Amino acid sequence: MRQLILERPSLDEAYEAVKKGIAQRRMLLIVGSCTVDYVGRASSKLSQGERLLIIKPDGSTLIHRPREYAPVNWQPPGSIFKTRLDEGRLHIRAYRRREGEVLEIAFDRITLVAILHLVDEGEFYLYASEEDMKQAILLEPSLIEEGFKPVEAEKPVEPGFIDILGVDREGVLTVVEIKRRAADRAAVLQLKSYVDAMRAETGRRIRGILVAPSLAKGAQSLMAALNLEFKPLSPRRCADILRARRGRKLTEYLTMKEGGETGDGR
Amino acid sequence: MRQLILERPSLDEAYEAVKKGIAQRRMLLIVGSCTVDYVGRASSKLSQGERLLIIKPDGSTLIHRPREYAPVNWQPPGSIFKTRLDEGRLHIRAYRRREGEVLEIAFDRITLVAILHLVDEGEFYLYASEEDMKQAILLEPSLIEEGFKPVEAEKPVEPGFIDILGVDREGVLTVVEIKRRAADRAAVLQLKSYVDAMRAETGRRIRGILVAPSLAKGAQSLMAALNLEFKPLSPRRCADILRARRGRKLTEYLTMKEGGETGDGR
DNA sequence: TAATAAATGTCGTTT
DNA sequence: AAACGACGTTTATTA
Repeated sequence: MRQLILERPSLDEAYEAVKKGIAQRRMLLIVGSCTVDYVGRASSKLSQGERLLIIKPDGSTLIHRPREYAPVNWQPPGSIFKTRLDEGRLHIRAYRRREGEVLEIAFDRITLVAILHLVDEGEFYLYASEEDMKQAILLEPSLIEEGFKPVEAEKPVEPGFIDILGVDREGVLTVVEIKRRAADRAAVLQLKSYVDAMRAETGRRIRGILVAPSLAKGAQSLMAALNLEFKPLSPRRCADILRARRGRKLTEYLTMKEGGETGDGR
Repeated sequence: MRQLILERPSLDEAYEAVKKGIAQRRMLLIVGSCTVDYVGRASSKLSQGERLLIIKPDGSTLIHRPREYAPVNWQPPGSIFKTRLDEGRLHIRAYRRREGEVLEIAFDRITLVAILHLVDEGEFYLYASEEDMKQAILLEPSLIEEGFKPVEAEKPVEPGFIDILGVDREGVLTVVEIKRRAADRAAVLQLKSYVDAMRAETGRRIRGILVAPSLAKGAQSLMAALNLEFKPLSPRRCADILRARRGRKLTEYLTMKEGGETGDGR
């Protein structure tokens, strides 16, 4: 059966369907009036109200109220479930053993149960990530400034990993920290700690450049105080550059195959 | 009508129901085979597959695959919707004008439409937050160390806000930074910047104490290098202390009312 | 409106 | 298993 829909089921009917749906690792939607209790890294209590409970085949559990982006309560994947009927309520418990976290939902009225068998092998592509920005800079280092030459990406230093370490046109070691959105104080402190680490490692003067679409106000004064530099660059522009570059690469590849030639395509 | 369920509707039927549901600001569940395109802060493409689309009355939009906690695509509250039938597909577009973000879902087959009228005025309480930890320390400063005295909470300094500024038993100004989970390098850098700011402001020696349930490995070496101190404290313990303290306060209050007395209840 | 930091953040990646 | 940092992070708070 691909799909089972129960409208306004009795709690007994819902109980049977939910138990079966979980056992068969289906996706469950349960709509009704419930309370929710959570104990784990924190604790929470949610009093009576009508919500949507989603249980996914991988054990992810979400309780959505009729507002807001985020679920009010949840469990990440890997939960184990136990359902029971008790005192006129259907209890569904989602437990994560490793984390010792318990989420319990108690329904006193259910208006919809849907047991779904969703098949989804679709591929998901995301463009304009911080990684894309890094790749674009590595392909086209002049995005930082004329004469900039990358030396190493993801260079490990004591405080973490330097996005791009390079040298400027005068040979000065330069630490580049990339952010895909407006850089805040935390980003500035991150860059500062990398610059300090490189200075300690080399004993030489180090430039620090923060690359981001913009710089938060409070971050500007910190940048000045710490003698760091800002280079505006948007993730969108980087994605465009990557697309163009990769398109060209593809063209070169096809030309090469057809014409048997090598070179940069000029 | 409290609830409308359509099983395996035609796209035409689904279209009419969805249009009406959005206009009436209901919560919508749409299950079917779709593609998803997003353009905004980044861009994404998701090829054909079966998913659950949730549209909430506040404009929140979520596309859930049959796995993972997080929606694969979404819009936060405030989206504006446009639905259309085109080339045998039902297109639903969620648009956020301010951010210039567009999410478009195109269904070629729909197996379930649910139009729900959820009433949820329940109250949500969360315990053991970082705020709870701060309150517990303010009520019981010895949680930091014997003789510690808070002077100011949320003190603004150049790099941000100091969780708790106090003095130790010897009168040395002490910056306390609180984290509800294992403190990482970012937390150490945050504390460091506050300590530096206070030192610049006062010209005196400043102690810096990081309060958290634990300290990440790399954070430990950073702490040592920066001459900062760590005090283990769990959010759970703080929540317990708050509960006990507030319980006592309540008892005092009731005793006072009944007995007409004042004092600390001893 | 902008900025700042928390979050039961989650998630991927790497050690 | 722990650590580290990105995320279309979202959300609340506050200037």
